[in-house]
Order: sequence, then C-alpha cells, then structure tokens
Amino acid sequence: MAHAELARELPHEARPYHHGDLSRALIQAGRRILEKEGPAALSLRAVAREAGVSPAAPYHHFKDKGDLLAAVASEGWQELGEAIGKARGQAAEARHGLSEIGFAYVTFARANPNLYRLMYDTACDMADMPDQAKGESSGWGQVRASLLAMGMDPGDELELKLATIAAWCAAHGVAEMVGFKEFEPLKQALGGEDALVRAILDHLGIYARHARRERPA
Amino acid sequence: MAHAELARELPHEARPYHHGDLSRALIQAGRRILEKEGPAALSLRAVAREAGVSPAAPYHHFKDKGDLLAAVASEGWQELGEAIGKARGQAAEARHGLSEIGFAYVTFARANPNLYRLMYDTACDMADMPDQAKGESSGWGQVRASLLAMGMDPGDELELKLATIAAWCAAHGVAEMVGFKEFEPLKQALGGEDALVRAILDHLGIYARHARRERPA
DNA sequence: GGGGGAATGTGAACGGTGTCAAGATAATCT
DNA sequence: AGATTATCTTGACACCGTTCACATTCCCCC
Repeated sequence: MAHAELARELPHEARPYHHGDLSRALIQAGRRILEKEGPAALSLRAVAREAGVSPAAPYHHFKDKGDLLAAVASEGWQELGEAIGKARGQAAEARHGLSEIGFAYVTFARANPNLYRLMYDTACDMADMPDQAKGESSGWGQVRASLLAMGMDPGDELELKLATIAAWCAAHGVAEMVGFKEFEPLKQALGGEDALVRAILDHLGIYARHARRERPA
Repeated sequence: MAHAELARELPHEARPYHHGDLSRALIQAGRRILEKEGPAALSLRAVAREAGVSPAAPYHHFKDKGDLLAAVASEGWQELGEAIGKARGQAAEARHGLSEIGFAYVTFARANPNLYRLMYDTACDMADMPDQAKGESSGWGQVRASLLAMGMDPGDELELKLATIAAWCAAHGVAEMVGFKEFEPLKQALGGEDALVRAILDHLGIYARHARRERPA
C-alpha cells in the first residue's frame, strides 16, 4: 500500500522502485475497482494504475489478467467459506444449520454481487469448483456436515452427495435471482429482502424439511 | 444473408451497398460466433466481419454492443420459452408438468451454455427478467400454470409466487452448476448427465413433491 | 563486503477493441 | 426528377491485453 500513495505524493526520486507486496496490492486494487466501479471498469491497466505501478508490472506476479481475477475470486471463496462457518456456528440447533448456511450464502452473494459473479464466472471457465470451496472447512464440507447433523444417513454416500449439490445449486440460484426488480413488491410484502430469501429457501424443500416445524408459515 | 456471401464471392463493384436485413444477420452472426468460438471471441467487429460489413455498420441498427447482445439473448429467451412449452405439453399427467419444465430448462441451458450465460448476464445487468420470460406463454407463466395444475391454491397469490420463484431459482442453479467436473463420477454412477439433473431436481423438493409418488427413489 | 544473478520494476510498441464523426451511396417520398 | 432519409464506409481516437528490451533493486555466495 505504501507504494501507491508514495507514487502520488512524493517527489519522483523519493518513491521506491520496488513495491514491497505488489501481488497483494493488485488483488486489493482489483477488488476495490470491482466493487466500486463495476466489472466493466476492471481492466488490468486500471488495477496497475490504482496500485501506482506500470501496466506491465502485474505480469511479474500473474501470468494473465485471468490469473489476477482468479486470485481475487479465490479471496472471495475463502470469505464465503468463513461466512458460512460463522452462520453454522451461530445456529442454535444443528437441524437449523442448513437453513442458516443457505441464508449466509445468499447474504454474502448479495453483499458482494460483483465479486460473487466474478467468483462464479471463473469457476465456470474452469468447469470446476475452486479448491477453496471443496475442503473440509469450506462451504461444501460444511453443507455436508450440516446434512449429517440433520440426521441424514452417513452410509448413503450417493444420497448425501445429491443433497449437497441440490442445496448448493438452490443457494446459487436464489443468490443470483433474488435481486431482480420484479420481486420488489414481494420483498415489501414480506418485510425486506432477507425475508424473501428465507421464504424462497423454505419453499425449496431441501432447506425447509427439518426447519419447518419450528418456523411455521 | 446475401450480403456476406456476395461480399466475398463477387467482384467489388457487384456487391450491393445495402445489406437488406442487417439486424437479423448481425444477431445470427453473433449467435454463431458465441456458440462456435466462445464469448471471448464475441466482439462487435467480429460480428460485423462475419456479416460482411464494416465495423461501424451495426451502429445503425443497435445503439451499443450491449444492445446487440441483448437482442441475441432475447432470441434465446424466446427459444427457452418454446422448449418449456413443448416439454409441458408432453408431460403425460399435469402433476408431472413442473418436473418436466425444470428438466427442459436445464436441458436447454446445457445445450446452449454460452447463450444461456449471455441471457442471464444481460438479465443481471438490467436487474430485470427479460420480457420474453414474463409473458403468459413464457417460461414464467408456464411454471405458474403448472403449479396450479398440480393442485396449488389459486387464491393464495403469495404462495404461488414464492413457489414459482423457488422453482425458477432452483432450475437456474442446477443449470449453471451441473457441468462442473467434480460431478463427473456422480454422472457415471447415475447413468449420464440427464439422470443427475433429474436426481438433483428431485432432491430440491419443489419438483419432487408431487412427482415422487410415481417415481420412487 | 563486494559482485553477480534473480526478482521486480519501467517504457515503448503491437494488434485488437468499442465508438464516433464525416462523407458516400442507395431507397423512398413528394 | 429532386430532396429527404436510411444505410454503409472510411478514418480516427482512446483504451485494452500483452510482449520485449532495458533499468533498478534485492539477496546470496565468495
């Protein structure tokens, strides 16, 4: 971070030639631009500019523009995993875990819409889930754990996998579609976007099967 | 269409100055490039080239590159609506309709992945579902009709809307995620991607609630 | 501690892109 | 026929991703 400011504020000879931690700075700059100016403004040159560095500098840290974006996305996946973990921890009873996970997932996506889209786009480009989403402590692993805590048969691996995928797909769908303007009146009728999200998730069945008893319509 | 061939095959003086039906030709060219060369190759200039026309010509028919892409996407939404309609018509019993709609939705998206992504991207940019997805005979309307045919209370408008959204979200999620490599073994275990799609949809509950009785696990 | 890679930065350049203004050409209306 | 309008071209501009040759600095080894 020192470099960017110095580049602007210090006389030319005083600013350091080397940045110190450029890759991190580039990732942060990329994320800032993505959030504040949208994906269309997210050019490699703009990122370099923001970091106070020449347009060619990033190529010493990332092989590609796509490589940088993948790094930004990776940060996102990690945060998503943490958000899910926190939500699951806060669920009072284990059988509400999945519902809370779904809500946390959608909440994260809605709070960082551009980042979430980037995350998903790069995942699609590789036709692959990023590693951050697959590990034990990641979102994926936590959904699985939550399903087990809800009483699913640990022996039926097939059923377990299908349920995990279904839950993940549903959350993704809700995350990407709940922002549409058409649902504005519905949001107001239910008392806000959060309520709409919960209502949709409940209707999806997978999230409601066990939670319904406590939270009747 | 005449123009593109003429531009290449006829002596320069013989080719017509005006195209005839350029907007249509541009949309088709855009779609062809999108399908065969991927979204990265889908530049306005490439589309113009493919249509045998100068890079500035499209601006007489579309205000923007985005405007052209929106037109391509629009065609996609229309086809999706038709595919859904056909699937619903073929469902033997009304209570299976929703399940068939979901399957047809995912099938269309998987058959035209780049187009589907474009469709959804432009929809997201406008934070809005395209008109083609909202009309009576569109996918949206048909999901609603199908839910009614499944015995949902026509008086409970709120419930109806929530169920429609839930079904749509779920289909979207499955459509975008079922292609991931991680699910390859699962596909093989179930006998192909179609089987996996049906299995996921069933697990989502919304599609299975009425169909389950006939198609037990 | 000095010297020499290796790492990291710069600048200029190339081809490609979206977009626009000015002019050429064709279709259409009066 | 003449004027108006719609359509297409040419040429230009700014920006983009990427690469190459070169400059600067870090750091390890003698």
